[in-house]
Amino acid sequence: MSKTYGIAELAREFDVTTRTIRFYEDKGLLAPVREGQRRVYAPRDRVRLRLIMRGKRLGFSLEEIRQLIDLYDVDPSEVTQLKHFLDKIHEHKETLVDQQKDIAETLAEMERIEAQCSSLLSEKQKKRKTAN
Amino acid sequence: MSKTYGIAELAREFDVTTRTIRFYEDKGLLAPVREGQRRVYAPRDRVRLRLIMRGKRLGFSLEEIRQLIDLYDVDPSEVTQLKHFLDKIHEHKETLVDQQKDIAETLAEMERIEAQCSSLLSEKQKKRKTAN
DNA sequence: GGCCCCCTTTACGTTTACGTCAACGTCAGG
DNA sequence: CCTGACGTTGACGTAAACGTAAAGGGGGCC
Repeated sequence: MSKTYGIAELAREFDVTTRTIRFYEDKGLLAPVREGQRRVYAPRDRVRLRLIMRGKRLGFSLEEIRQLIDLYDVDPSEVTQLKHFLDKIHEHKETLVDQQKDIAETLAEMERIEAQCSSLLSEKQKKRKTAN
Repeated sequence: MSKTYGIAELAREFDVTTRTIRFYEDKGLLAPVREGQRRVYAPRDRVRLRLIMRGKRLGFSLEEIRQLIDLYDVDPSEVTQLKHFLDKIHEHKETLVDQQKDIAETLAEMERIEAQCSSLLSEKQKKRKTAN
């Protein structure tokens, strides 16, 4: 019997509200087991939630995230599904690589501006010293 | 006299609607010169728009993007501003590095699943051959 | 003059991703 | 038995990022 989680427990761990978790369920991103009325989350739900948060940090919509998460649950017996699945993976890989490029560019700019700015700052401090 | 752009021109170039461009102006992300009523965009506005699009691809909100873009126009004469500016840069650099990590992780998973899936697929195709 | 294309502002509509509140059940501790 | 923590559904609210439609001005060209 592997561990289970309550909704508030997960909410605390991932720093979201329970409302948010229920919302994700509404949107088909999570499907916890019920124990009477209460939602009971298995480790796989926790993994999913982690994937959701990562997707969000990368700027994907919940719908996109849902599609991606569903890829993890593809039935490996259907060849057509497998092919379609591979296509999806390729697609997503491309956007990720594009993002990497965007980030690299932005970081490069940041460094450039930063250097420029630091040198400006140290110059000013030199002048202040001289003035003293 | 450097080149200028009309709103529709930029809209086409960046594949957004003119509504979107005006919206960005409303939000303080762009500030084109007016020629009578008409908006006239300078090269710097075009650069800004490019930065906006990149920010969006990385999942930043327009407000975050605005703050970042404003960094490019900091007055380099005020030392306190320069320091604050450097802080902002550091902050943003951190989130970018975090994103890089997220992307790397996701890409690694994709590769893993992809490999697993491809081998499954080729196995099935072998079997089909044997069956023929 | 008529048509087309470009531009403008104003204003209401839409989607996404939740927040917030109401109204209620359940169970443990004091 | 009461309180407090935790849970539920349902409904309405809201902020962001635009879309869309209305209503109009101005210029070019055939």
